[in-house]
Amino acid sequence: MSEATSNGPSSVDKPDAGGLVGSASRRSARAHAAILAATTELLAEAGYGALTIEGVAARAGVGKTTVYRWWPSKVALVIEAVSRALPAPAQIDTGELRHDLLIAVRRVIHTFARSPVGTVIPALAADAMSDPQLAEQFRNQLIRPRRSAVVEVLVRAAARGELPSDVDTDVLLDVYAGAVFYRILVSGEPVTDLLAEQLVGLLLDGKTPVKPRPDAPAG
Amino acid sequence: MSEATSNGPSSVDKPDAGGLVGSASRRSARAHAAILAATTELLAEAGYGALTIEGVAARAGVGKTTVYRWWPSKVALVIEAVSRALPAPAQIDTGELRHDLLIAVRRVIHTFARSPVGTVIPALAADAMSDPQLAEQFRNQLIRPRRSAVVEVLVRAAARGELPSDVDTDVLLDVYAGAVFYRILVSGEPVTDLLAEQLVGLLLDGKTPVKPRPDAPAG
Amino acid sequence: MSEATSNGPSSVDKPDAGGLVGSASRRSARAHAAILAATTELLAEAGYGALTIEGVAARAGVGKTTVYRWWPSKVALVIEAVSRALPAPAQIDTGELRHDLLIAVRRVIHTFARSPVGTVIPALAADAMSDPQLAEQFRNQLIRPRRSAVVEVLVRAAARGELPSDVDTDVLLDVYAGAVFYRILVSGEPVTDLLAEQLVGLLLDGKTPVKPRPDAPAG
Amino acid sequence: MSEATSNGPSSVDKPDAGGLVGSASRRSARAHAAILAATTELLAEAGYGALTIEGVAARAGVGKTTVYRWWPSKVALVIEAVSRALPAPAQIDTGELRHDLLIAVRRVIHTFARSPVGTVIPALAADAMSDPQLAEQFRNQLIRPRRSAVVEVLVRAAARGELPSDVDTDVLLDVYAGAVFYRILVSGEPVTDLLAEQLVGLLLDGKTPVKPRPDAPAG
DNA sequence: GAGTAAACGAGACGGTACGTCGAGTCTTTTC
DNA sequence: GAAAAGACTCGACGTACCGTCTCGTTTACTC
Repeated sequence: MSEATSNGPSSVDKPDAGGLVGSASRRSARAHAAILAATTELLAEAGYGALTIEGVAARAGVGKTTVYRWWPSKVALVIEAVSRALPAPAQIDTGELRHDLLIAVRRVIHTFARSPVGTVIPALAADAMSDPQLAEQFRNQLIRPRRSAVVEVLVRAAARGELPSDVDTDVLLDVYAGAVFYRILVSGEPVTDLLAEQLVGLLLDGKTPVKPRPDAPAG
Repeated sequence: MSEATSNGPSSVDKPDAGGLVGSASRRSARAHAAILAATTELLAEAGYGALTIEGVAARAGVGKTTVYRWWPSKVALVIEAVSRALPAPAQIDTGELRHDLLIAVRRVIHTFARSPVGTVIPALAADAMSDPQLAEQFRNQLIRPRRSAVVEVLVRAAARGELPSDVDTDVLLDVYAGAVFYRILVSGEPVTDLLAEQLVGLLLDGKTPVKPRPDAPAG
Repeated sequence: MSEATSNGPSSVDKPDAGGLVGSASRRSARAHAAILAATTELLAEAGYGALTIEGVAARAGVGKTTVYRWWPSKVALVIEAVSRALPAPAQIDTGELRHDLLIAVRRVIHTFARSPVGTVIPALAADAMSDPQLAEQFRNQLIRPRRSAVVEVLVRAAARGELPSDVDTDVLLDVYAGAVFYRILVSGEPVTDLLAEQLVGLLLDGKTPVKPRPDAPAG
Repeated sequence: MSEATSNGPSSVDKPDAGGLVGSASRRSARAHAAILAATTELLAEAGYGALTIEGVAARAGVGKTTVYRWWPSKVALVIEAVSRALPAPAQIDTGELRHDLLIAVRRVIHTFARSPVGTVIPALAADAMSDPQLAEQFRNQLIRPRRSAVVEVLVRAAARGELPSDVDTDVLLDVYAGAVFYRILVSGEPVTDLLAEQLVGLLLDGKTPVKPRPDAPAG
C-alpha cells in the first residue's frame, strides 16, 4: 500500500506524513506496528505454517478485527512483515561484474537460507500463488525490488561490454536464485558459499560445476 | 512399491497382490485406490490448499478413518497420489548429451508447469519441509527417482568425455530444475521451450542467455 | 408532544432547543432527533432483537459515540424512542366505568399487539429487567404514565361508588394488561376485541369468560 | 444431576429405547447430558442474557460443534434445558375447584418468580417470539404441558357444574398466568400469595380485588 | 460353510482457527 | 473546546476441518 516499500524509517514519518498518508492511516500507528512486529517474531519462532491471525493479534495485544482491517489475509500480512524485516535492497556496485554477482548470489543465499524471516518465503510463495492478486503483491513487494538491484548490475556490465548487450537478465537471475531456492525447498542439498562460486563460474565463464576436492575444507 | 507405508502385519509384500498395492490388501485394495483417485481428482480440480482429508474421504466414499489408517497426514497422502499420477521416471538415452539434457529440462517443465497434478508440487514441498521426515519422504518418492534418470545421463556423458569426470551433477540438476521452479513459483516469468534451450546452452556451452530477437516467433 | 418524532428540519432546531437538552444542543439537536427517528424506523422494520447501536448510528448518519453520549445503552435508547413514538397517554373519561375500562383494554391491545413500535415492548421489558435501574426507567417512562390514566378512571369510579373504595387498582390493571401481554408473548392465543369484552365482563361483573358461540362472526 | 428432576429416566426410555432411538442418538448420551446440565447451571447463575453457547460448551467440557449438532440455537437449547429442569407438570385434583385453582396459581408464581430456572422464561419467550418455529417449540415444550393440567381441572369443574359448560379455559388461564407474568416482567409489583387469593377470588366469585388491610401481616 | 477378526462406512467427539459482527471505549479531527 | 467520526479491544458468533474415537457391518480367510 501507501507505505513506501522500503522502510527508510526516518524519511517516512518525519517531514509531513500527515499530509500524504492522511487521516485514514494515522490512527493505526501503534496497532499497525505492533501487528507487524508480532508477525515477524512469530514467523521467526514457529514458521509460516504455524502462524495464525489469532496468534498475531494476541501477541500484538490487538483485536483480530484490527488485523483484518488492515490486511485481508495471512498472506498479505506476511508479505508486508517479511518485506519490512528483510534488509532493504541496497545497490551493488563494486565496479566488477564478477564481484557484484557474487555479492548478489550470497545475498540470495542469506535471504532464503539464513535470515530468520526469509526462510518463510518458500511457504509464503506457495500460498500466494493460489490467488493472482496476492501473487502480484508478493512479487511487487518482495521480489522485484531485490531483482532490480541485480538487473542494474547486469545492465551496467553489458554497457561495459562484459556481457552481451542483449543478455536475458531474467533468465540469469532465475538461474542462480532458482538454484538456491530449489536446493532449500526441493532437493535439500546443502547451500554453501561453494555453491555461490559454482554459480558465478557457470554464469560468467561457462564453467561446468565440478565437485570440490574431497580434502578441501567445507564451504 | 518401495514404501512399505502399510504395516502389513506379517506377509507384507509376499505373494503379489498384483504388484501394486499388494501387501495392504485384505480388503483395502478398493478403498485404497478410491482414496488415491479422489485425491488426484481433487488436486487437479481445486489445488493443494483446498484439499482436505474430509473432502477426499467423501469423494472416495470412504470413512475418514480409512484414510488415516493408511496415510498419516495430508502431505503423505498427496506425495503418494502425485507420485502415482505423474508419469513414471523413464530412462533418457538418445546417445547425445545435448539431446538428453533437453529432454530432461522439458520434462521438468512439463511436470511443474503443465501437468494438472504436478503443479501442486511447490505447495506440497513447502508443506513437507516443516517436518524432516516428510521432507525425506517427499524427496525419496517424488524427486530422487526423477533426478536419478538425469544423473545417469550425466554420468554416461562424463564417461564419454563430454563432461568433466568430476562434474557436480547435483548443482547441474539444481540449476535447470531450479530455474524452472523459480519462474513458476517466484518470479512469475513465463516458462517456455525457449527457456529450455537457454538453459541447455548455458550448461553445456557456457552461453550467456540472451533475449530472443523480437521478430522471432513466440516460444 | 411526543409526536415530533419526525425531524421537521427547520422547526426543530431553530427556535430554542435550549429548553430540553440544554447546553448540549448546539450540534446535538439534529443528531439527537435523527437517532431517535432511526431507532423508531429500525424497530418497526426489523424488531427489537435486530436493532444494533451500530445500525442506528449508520441510519442516522452519526458516529456511534454520539449515540452513546446521550443514551447509555440500547435499552435506554429504545425506551425513549418507543415512548416518543407511542401516542401520548391521554385521559379517559366517558363518565361510565364500563366504557372507560373497555377503552383502556383496547388501548393496551392496540399498543402491545398492533402498533408497529409497541410490539417491541415485550422484548424490551425482558431486556430491561436484567438491570434494576433500567427496569425502573422502563416503568417510569413507558408504563406508569399509561397506568396512571387508568388508575384515575378507577379512582373516579370508586368515588362514584361503582367500585369498592379499597379496590386494588394494581391488581385490576395487571389482570387485564397481563392477560393481553401473556397472550401475545406466551400462550400465543389470538388477541381480539372479544377478549377485551371478556376481560371487562370478568372484572366488572364477575362473569366467567365463556367461549363465543361457534356461529358468531369472528371477533 | 438435573436429570432426575423431571421425567424419571426410567419412565421415558423404558420400553426399549435401544431399539427405537437406536444408533443415532445413543452416542451422544454423555455430552448431551453435560450440555443440558451446564446450561441449567449457567442460567441459574447468570441468567438468560449472559448465557453463551461458548460458555455452555466450556462448562460442559465439550466442543462448540457438539452443542450446535444437537441444538440449532441458544433458544432451542434453553427451551429444552428449562423444560427438563422444571418440575414435571403433575396433575392437580383435590376434588375442589377453588383449591385446585389456588394450587395452579401458586405453581405459576413459583415457576415464574421463584424457581431459579423459571425466571429466565420471560427473556426466553421474548427471544423465541422472533421466530415462529421457535415460538411453537417454546409453547409445545414449556407452556402447553403445564396448561393442560389446569385445563383438565377446569373441564372437570365444568362437568361438576361448578363452571359454565362453555367456559373459555384459555382466557381463564391467561388471566391468572398473565397477571403473575405481567407483575414480574412489567409492572414490577410484588408477587405474593395474596395475589393468588385475589386472582382466585376474582375468577371464581367475581370478587373485585381489594387492598389488604394495612395492619395485616405482609403477604 | 460357519466362525471370526480385520477393515470398513459412518459420523460424533473435543478442539483450533477461521472471518464477521457488534458492544462499548478512547483518540483524533472538525466546527 | 465540545461534539462528531471512527479506529480501537474484546468477546461471541456459527462454520470448517482437524485427528481420534466408537459404532455396528461387511467380507474373506481359517478351520
